[in-house]
Amino acid sequence: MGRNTGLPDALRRLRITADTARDAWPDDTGCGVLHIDMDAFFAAVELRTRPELVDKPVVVAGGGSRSVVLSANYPAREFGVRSAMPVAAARRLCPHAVYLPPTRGAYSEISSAVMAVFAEFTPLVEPLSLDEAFLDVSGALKRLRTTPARIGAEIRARIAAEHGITCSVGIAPVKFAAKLASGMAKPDAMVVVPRDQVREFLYPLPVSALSGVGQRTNAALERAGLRTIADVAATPLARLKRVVGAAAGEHLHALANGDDPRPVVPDSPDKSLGAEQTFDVDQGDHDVLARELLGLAQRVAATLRRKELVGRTVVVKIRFADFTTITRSRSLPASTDVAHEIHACAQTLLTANVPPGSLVRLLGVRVEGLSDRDGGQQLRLDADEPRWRDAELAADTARDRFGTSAVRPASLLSLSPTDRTRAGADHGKTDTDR
DNA sequence: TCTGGGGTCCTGCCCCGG
DNA sequence: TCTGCCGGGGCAGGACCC
Repeated sequence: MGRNTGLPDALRRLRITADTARDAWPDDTGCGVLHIDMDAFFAAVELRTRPELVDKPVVVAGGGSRSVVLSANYPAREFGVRSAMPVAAARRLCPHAVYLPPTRGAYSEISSAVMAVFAEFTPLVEPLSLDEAFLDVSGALKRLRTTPARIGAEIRARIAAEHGITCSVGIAPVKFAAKLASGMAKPDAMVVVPRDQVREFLYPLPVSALSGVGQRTNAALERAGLRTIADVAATPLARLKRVVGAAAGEHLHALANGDDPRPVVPDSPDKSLGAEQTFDVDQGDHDVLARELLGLAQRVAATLRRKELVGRTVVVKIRFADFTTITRSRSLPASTDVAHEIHACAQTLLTANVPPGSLVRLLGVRVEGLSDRDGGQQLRLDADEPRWRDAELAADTARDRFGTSAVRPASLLSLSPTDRTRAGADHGKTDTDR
């Protein structure tokens, strides 16, 4: 159970496919928010170049022993394969599926092209990930002399024709309902939630359909006897706050009543930026850990420089072999985008928190407190910083020209391939239609 | 079943300074 | 000078989302 619950039979009339007659479309007056979600995005992109596999189960996953499923097409899902499932489990459920490695770069490229289509209809496009976005079309209706549902249908047709993939669209007066609707539309359809039917739409759904309700909150609500959104809507706010906490209580109470004041916001600035790596085999060797940490710091710093950002707080994430996870952070005297500085700080935190003999499963480096490089940089007295930065900028240029492996610190050259799991640059996120 | 990697937001604790 | 209170910032970690 979760955000992607099926469309209840009673609400079938809200669904629009390519075959639905216009006069049978639900009333979309006042439904200014569209949520558009690509269907099984990574798998769909792969199938563009492998059309012979379209009707077969196809799973996109990294090759490491600890990889998870990034995307599974609908034939694979019939066998129970889902995004984020360990590949070993997927292979047990569906051994005859075709397992494809992710294609570096392809998903970002198609994603940008799809987002560009959205932008032709409205400037208010809020991407949530590579494969989904909110659109606010309420201001564009007059100019385009159309309706939200017609915009949804046109976008769906164009993406299918121009990019060879399908998407699902949710249309509602508020974000939360639009997102639920797109999940119910899957695959390859639209669902409209008319303005006067939002509560009727929400009330029968399980509480897990509410955004912000995961395993823990679900259990807490269950203990309090709250199972459906109607239950939450009918619960006095004060009681709900006692059950799930003040902020969450406020949030869930509003959503359950169909109230979602969040506007569609394009271009919200990054708050933090990081990289992490799970080892194929748990590591206890501090030299190996130190080299991995340097590689992560390099990746983070390069991304900071590419985005012209600097960050002030360095966070190290350590997951031990028993899966207990700690984070340790420290703020720098001044913001930076220099790997050398990020690494030095991260190494101090690592050394202090990984006792000799302990085995590490995952290492991560994150930088928080981001600001624009031009605006946020404090005056530095450290004369070494520009030299390190210049060297790293030169390495960025070389990598741009000759590929990502063209320049690496000498200490990373001795890393054996088994030390590093590199499933491709695009595998940061699994498909969202889980 | 055996659990990736990228993020955001919230809460609670502690310390410090006014 | 000492003490108590309070607010803000740093830090750690949990929960969640995609």
